[in-house]
Amino acid sequence: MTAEKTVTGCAECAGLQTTEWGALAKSELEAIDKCRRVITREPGEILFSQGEKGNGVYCIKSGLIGLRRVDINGNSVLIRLVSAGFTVGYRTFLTGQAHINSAETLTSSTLCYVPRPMVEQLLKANPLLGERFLQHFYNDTIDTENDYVRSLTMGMKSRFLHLILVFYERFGYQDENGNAVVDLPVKKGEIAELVGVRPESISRLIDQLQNDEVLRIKDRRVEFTDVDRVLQQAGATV
Amino acid sequence: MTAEKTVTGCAECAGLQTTEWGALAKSELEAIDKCRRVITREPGEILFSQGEKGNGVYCIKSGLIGLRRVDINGNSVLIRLVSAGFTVGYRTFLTGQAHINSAETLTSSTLCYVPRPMVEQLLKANPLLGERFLQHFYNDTIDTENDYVRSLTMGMKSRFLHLILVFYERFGYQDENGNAVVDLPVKKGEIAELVGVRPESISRLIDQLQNDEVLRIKDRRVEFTDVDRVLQQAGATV
DNA sequence: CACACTCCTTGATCTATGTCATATTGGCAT
DNA sequence: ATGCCAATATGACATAGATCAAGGAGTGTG
Repeated sequence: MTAEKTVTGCAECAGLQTTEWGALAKSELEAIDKCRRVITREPGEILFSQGEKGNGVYCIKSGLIGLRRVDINGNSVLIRLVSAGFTVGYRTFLTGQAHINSAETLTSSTLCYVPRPMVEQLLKANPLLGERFLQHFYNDTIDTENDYVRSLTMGMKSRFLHLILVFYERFGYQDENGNAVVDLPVKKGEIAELVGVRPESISRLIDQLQNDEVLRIKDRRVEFTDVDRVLQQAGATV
Repeated sequence: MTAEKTVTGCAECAGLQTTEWGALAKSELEAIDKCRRVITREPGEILFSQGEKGNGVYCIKSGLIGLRRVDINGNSVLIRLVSAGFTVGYRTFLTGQAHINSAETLTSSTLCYVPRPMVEQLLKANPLLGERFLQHFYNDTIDTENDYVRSLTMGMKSRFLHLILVFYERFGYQDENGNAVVDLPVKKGEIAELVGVRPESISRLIDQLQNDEVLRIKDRRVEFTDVDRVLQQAGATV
């Protein structure tokens, strides 16, 4: 007998409670298990595109997904990042409208795809699920509003540092010397997109932050020399 | 017998269909009629504040309401405008969270206030109402996302012209000479807040737009000399 | 090993917008 | 009318970021 790859059920998934599926009963999770597809994607692949009628929901097991909006002039902006333990594409279930953003993998990712009919059936059977979707939507909206306010009131430095802090919250750890560090999960160019500036500007900003000894950055490794300092500068207007 | 002021019922209100109440039955509207309070507010008055536990829903009969967010540094931004035929304060009913924005009257306004227990009762009795709230929330979110993208990709000129076009859609008309005009419903300083720039910058921008003969602006009266030109410049990146 | 490619950096310069200080204008109260 | 106040405008200057052009640096491929 050859070894068989064990497929973890939704009930055992580490991300279960942070996703909407946390609201479901064991039997409902098993129903998902039967029809979901586990898929892996390399950086740069598209999950769905702006304008498409929604299909199912993607649940991120590992990796990082970016939601992108392209405007009339072809300007493309990364609006939001979604990491493990969260779903993508759920918005089309709230009002039935088509996707307004595109979703793409930013790093190699493993996702579970839950087909639309399954989601619809669960939504009908269990009102708690709809509440969770709504709560997710609400949280996302607040995040966007916060980003919007930041984009209007704060300069590049604050917005950049805020983003770094978000990364630190999600992916940060202590290195061998006990320093707080985080490895940036995306390219500098993508960071520029998220901050809403040009890559050159991020490059120069990083220089400046190193000179001011706020951060130490080498390739994708960010080391916090003084977390309070970062927090303070991230909040400051300039 | 003295003349008595006629109070219009919700069923006869011009804004009924654009508000969430459009989903309700006649008897439900009459229930609202019995408990709602008609209130008038002068410019600058506060309907509710950031952090407050939500009370009821305000339904705008006439006037203009601004939703404002104040960040940690005291930077205050007008996030959104709400005009007649729309409700304000509904978000606290979706997830039970406190208000995240403040609402203030920007012009003299007449509103109907529907107390929280009434709204809750209706939500329980009629699922269509909840759907309408959700749809409203969805639309607002999309608007915010659009504003966010604009703030990242477009300059002050485009954002200003976009705002003017929004005003034109809602309040525009033809003057005696057949010109397309709109009277700005808010102060220039508030326009600056909405665009996310300083009042001085708006002042100078208006000068420039007049010189370039894109618009004619005198006090609060905006006259479109060439609508296509405005549309084009509003979309353009710079 | 050389080539091509993508990502990032650097330098020089340009432009949009912010800042600050000082008018101007148009109500509105005395 | 007079004076006061809020809103807006103007001028001079400072700064943040964009733009354009060039140059590494790392990585995969023939």
